[in-house]
Amino acid sequence: MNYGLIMVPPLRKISDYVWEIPKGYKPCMKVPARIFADETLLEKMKTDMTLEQAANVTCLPGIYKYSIALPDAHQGYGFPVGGVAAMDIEQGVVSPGGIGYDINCGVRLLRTNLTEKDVRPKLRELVDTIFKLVPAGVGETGLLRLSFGDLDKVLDDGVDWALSKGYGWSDDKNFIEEFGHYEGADSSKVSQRAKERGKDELGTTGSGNHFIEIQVVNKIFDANLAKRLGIEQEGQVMVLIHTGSRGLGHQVATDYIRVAENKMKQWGLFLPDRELAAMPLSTKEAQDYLAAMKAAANYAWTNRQIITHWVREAFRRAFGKDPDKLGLEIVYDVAHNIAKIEDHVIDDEGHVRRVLVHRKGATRSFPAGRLEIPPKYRDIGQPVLIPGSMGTASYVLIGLPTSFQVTFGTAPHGAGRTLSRSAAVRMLPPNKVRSTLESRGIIVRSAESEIISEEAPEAYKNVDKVAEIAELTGMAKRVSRHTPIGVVKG
DNA sequence: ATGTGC
Repeated sequence: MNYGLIMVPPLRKISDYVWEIPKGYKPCMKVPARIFADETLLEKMKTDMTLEQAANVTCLPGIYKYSIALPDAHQGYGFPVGGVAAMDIEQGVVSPGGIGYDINCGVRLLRTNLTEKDVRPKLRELVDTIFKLVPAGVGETGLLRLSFGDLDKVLDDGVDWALSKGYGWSDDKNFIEEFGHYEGADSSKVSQRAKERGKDELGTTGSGNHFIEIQVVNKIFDANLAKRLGIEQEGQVMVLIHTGSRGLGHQVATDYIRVAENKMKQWGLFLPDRELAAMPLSTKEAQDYLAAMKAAANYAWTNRQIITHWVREAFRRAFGKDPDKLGLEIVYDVAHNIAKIEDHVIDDEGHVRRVLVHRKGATRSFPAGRLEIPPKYRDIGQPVLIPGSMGTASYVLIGLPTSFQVTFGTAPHGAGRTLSRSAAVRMLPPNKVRSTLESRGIIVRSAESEIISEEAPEAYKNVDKVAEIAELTGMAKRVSRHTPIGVVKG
């Protein structure tokens, strides 16, 4: 979408990487908006509606402290992508636009015992096999055929369903946010239409920035932390899976945004942007949405679980060895489009409130000690996964205690676009993008050539800068940096 | 992001 006139809100500098839009900018603002960025990333945010949207979010009832735009923030539906907001669970609201259309879009990292030298000779075969076993592209269906009864189990139980059917290893769930099963999910709150869209899409990647990537560790920032995560050496091969809840989550979002739009007036909710459509948490509608959101989240974790199963199978075929012998374990799986109920300090006096944290294009980054973190990592903190785009680096970080003070325990989720999809298609011919990548030793398989242009490295911001700012502002500490050698896309 | 757009 092209906006003729972009309003740039007033900005107050708090520190080198922190800026504030004062609460006085709009009459409806209840708190300020905080922007975490360097001057370059901030300038980029001024070219679309990112800052205006971060300000608008503060008009939602029950919001505490400030709304947040992370270093990778860009314009989204209602909220910026890279947006965080915490609402009081009694006086506040839930806004589906603050979670996003792709509910529990997220990232899963697998480790291997293999090095780049082991994998190079088999890379083409490996990428082709993954492309065959995990279909990519809009509307693409997977290899599984589920009954509606099984689909309801996926929605209610998440990864537990997949494990009961033999898709994965019993220990896998210990390395997934919420252990792959969001408590309170209710399949009966998901529409039949959403179920029809989702029934045959488990085990597919989708399109856009979604991918399965074979990567090589190219820098280790903290050897002790890396070792604890199974990342032992430079040159080690990793697999990164980036996808979400496909058509099912999209339909859940669509359904409940409509519910909110239709009831806003009678709830007395008047907001500066209709895309902010919200439901008071005291209403049945809000509770139904949260139960459906959790079900869609379970679907997304199960999707990444089924994909993990097929990736392991692809490695088995390429290397003729059992995946457990190849060490294909899950490092961690994060949700970066989701809402969670958490306790947070909400003022300078140290008052703690139970809040609903909206994280849209934002990764939880809890520090050591929290019960939400798997036992194996509880003494070091939660792994944060920042996927790059096709051809650019990805990062593993670990949550820092200061993330609670600065961002409600949150870190960025990616690089964020710098060129619109249409601009990228105009400027970057797919064959040229592909040959540049191949000359750098990166094999790309894509369902559609236009995606190659849209997802070119040049279309994205600098992920190194995003990870660096996350560390400098106290959100999360860098552990390792990985670069791709094989990419499977939509 | 999305059986892709009022």
